[in-house]
Amino acid sequence: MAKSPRPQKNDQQTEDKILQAARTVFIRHGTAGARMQEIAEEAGVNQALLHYYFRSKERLSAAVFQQVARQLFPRLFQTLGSDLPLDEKVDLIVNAYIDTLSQNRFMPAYVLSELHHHPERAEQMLTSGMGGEPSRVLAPVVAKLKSQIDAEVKAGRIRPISPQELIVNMLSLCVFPFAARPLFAVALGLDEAHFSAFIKQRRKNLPAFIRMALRP
Amino acid sequence: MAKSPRPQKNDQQTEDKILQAARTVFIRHGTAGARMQEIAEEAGVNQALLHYYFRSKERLSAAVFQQVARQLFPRLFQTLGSDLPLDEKVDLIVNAYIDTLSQNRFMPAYVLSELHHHPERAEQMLTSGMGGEPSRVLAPVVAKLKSQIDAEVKAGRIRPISPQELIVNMLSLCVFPFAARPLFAVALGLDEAHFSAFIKQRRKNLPAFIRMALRP
DNA sequence: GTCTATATGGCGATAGAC
DNA sequence: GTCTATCGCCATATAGAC
Repeated sequence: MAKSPRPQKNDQQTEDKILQAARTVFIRHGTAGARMQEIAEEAGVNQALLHYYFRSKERLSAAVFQQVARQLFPRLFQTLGSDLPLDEKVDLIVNAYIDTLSQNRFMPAYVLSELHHHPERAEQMLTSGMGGEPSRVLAPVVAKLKSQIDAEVKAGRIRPISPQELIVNMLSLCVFPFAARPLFAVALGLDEAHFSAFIKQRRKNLPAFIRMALRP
Repeated sequence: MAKSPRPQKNDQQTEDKILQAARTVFIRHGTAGARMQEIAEEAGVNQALLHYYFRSKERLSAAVFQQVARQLFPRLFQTLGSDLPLDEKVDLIVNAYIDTLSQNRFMPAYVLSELHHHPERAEQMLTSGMGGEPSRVLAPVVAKLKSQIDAEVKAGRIRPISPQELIVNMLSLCVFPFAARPLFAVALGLDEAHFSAFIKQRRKNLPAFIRMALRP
């Protein structure tokens, strides 16, 4: 038997198609602003099918958010908690985020907006995909980072900084330009192409900027 | 005559009350998620009155956005374009933004979300309150900043950096922690009080972080 | 200027044929 | 599993009394 011949013709395939369409539309209009009808059209199916697979708009939006979150965060924690040298971590994270966000420009604004209106999802996000409570997930990462920072400080290679502050600063510098893209685009007079160039430049400069800030 | 005795009892006062209520509700739920009914209750008036003063939800939301934008940006450009020394500008801007956003925690997520869904408002925002096209408003600010950076570089006090990059980095570091507050709160295990403490610490550290990054 | 009552449309969701 | 047709609600917006 190749591919379960008859009992269900599509199922998974259709579900994926809907989830992808929902992702596009939710990110474009925000959860509250999105319309089930538009998602159906985007997926090339009927609106009733959305409810057949996901029961309600609420559940569909939760599925989309989870998918997006899984794309953004597990890698980050994995990298931060790894045994790589500190400055290598910075390079990796900057590059990974700028890559991902370059291809998904509207994700940051969507995620931030979702977290603002559904703060409980921050928790789900950090727990799902990894086990246990959010603090349990992050604590070892922070601890690892702290020991690395302490070692570098002792060796006189960087100045003291709390791991929390370092994480927040790195993410701020990586994510915010995408989240505020419409603002910067207009303010700095950047069209599509110029913004891409600006980001390309930024991928080069940002690790240096952070490394410079950490010098003793 | 004290206060125009009869012809219009409230008018401006009522309009302000509605605008304030709308601001609260729009920021809380986002424009699409907000309900005119809730705004009316928050303002302590009837729903019909909202339409009497603002005609439509669309117009009301535009008024709210403009009010919020005027609170955030003119000061920024004024400070950036002024004759103050570079590092003093950094201090001023960091402190001003952290102060404002501490008292209006949800503004960043609201503004970013609005700009995402109504990019045309970025333009209105930068033009209204000051004259002319957006690029005309920002060009002199960038030019001024550039000349200051050049002078500091020549004097050997900082390393080269484009004015755009400096602006983006400063704003990222100031604004993003508030925009992503629900995320950081959960991830770093910060409740209300701890987050305030974190921000207070940040106000002290951020100017130093930026100054350090700029050293030659 | 402010209220109550109501019109109108749109949206999420379901029923039921195929 | 997928479609068409439709229900019922809720939100914006207006009419009209006071």
